[in-house]
Amino acid sequence: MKPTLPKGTRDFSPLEMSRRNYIFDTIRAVFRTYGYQPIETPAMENLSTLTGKYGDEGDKLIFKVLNSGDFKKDVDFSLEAPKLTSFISEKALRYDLTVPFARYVVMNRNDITFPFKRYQVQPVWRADRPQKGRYREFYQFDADVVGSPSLVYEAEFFQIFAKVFEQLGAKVTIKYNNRKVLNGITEAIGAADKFVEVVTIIDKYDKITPEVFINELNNLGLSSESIDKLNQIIFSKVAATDKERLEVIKSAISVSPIGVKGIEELQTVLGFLEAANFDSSVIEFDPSLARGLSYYTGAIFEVKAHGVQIGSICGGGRYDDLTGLFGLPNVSGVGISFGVDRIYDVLNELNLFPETMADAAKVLVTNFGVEEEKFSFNLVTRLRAAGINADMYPTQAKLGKQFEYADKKKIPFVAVVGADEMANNVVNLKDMVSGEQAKYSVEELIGRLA
RNA sequence: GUGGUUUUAGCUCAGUUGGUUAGAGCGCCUGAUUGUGGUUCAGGAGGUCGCCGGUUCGAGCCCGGUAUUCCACCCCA
Repeated sequence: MKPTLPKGTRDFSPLEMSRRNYIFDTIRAVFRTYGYQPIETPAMENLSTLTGKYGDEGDKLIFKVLNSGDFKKDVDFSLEAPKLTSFISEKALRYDLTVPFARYVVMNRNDITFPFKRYQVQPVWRADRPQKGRYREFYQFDADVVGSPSLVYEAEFFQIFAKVFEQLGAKVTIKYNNRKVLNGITEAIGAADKFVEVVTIIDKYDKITPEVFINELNNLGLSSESIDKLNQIIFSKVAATDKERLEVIKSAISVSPIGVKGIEELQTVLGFLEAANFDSSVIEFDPSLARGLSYYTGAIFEVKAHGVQIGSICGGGRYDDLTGLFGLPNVSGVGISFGVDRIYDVLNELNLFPETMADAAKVLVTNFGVEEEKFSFNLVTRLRAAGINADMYPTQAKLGKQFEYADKKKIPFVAVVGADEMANNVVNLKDMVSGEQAKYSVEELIGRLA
């Protein structure tokens, strides 16, 4: 048979792993400097843990695991599919890292010191239809902090986003908004009862024409006064800076206490950033930003890459009561998620990966014959003992072949050891980039390569 | 989930109205060079044309199904 992969899944070659690890290592290092600690959770959760947390659309995208054994015993198969599911499946693959984390926090609440800052990097699965940058198995790299409503953490996440993409060399825009602001806007235009519908349309504003936009709002039954006001509030470009726009919107939605509170939260966060000399050119207040996840209650984040046609590469926000669903109320959390696979695609398309990766061997020792082979094996052992990443050509072969091997594997040095070198107790080291060669004793060689 | 699209050599892609033995570039292998990679030159290997079925004297090409890729919608990292 011809082997294939399930739709939307991929293998990773050594080169790809090396590049993926470069991304993982970069993010991990930044999270650590902000005091986050790692945890892991199982690939599978109880289905009941996941359902209902991601909205109706999200529930459909959860991969269910069929019960083991005689799953059809005592099951009424005339039921509709959604009902039937709960009888034949009690486990599911994790859909994101946030909900399992909330479950973890609730289960371990007595051992956790709050506020609890954790990072987590694991694959998640979604039964979505794949596209470019959209996979059915992909990695998320999350950091969340639970147990504190402090807006300092929101400010930290801006810094973390900026630091990570600065280190990766990618230009990005960090868009942000606040769920309370969206509430305020719908209240201010007298459409609070149609919050979800209005916000869904607002979120699409960039993709549709103004005519369609107005049309859709009309269909919801909004008056033209309301629509005018909405347009003014959100999209008039009267203010140049985020600071100014926040003020403009604040007065426009002043009738809504919750909306004003949302604005003030964002102003507080910007205040922290200003105090820390944060370069605000990478962030952009976007009052039309409305991430779908039903659990966000405060700040909302989204990161878009410049120069690549791909969805958002990071997301996040504050959720005031996620653990409440598992019986632990009044624990505020805020978190962000890096879409590692999309970041990979961005760096790849923009040629931003470093030329040489740190995990390749630094030197290849040649293999010429029975006696030379022993000498070479001794040499490669000593190099490794000295902490130098070294490899030895496995069989006797023409020198050209061995150089070619080093060339293809991007090994920067070749240590040539033949009869001449052995007789003089030296190693002929060739620099594969410059082409230069020089003879060294083994001690000198170790010093040269260390 | 809805609509569309892609699939031909290891990779990127040509392939005429349905007609003999399916091509190119790159890569790969061998040699020129028995201790020197990248460049050059000469030669060579490599294809159930995604898969299953149908129409036809004859299918890479037409039809049906299916898988897969990508795109739009939806949603999202």
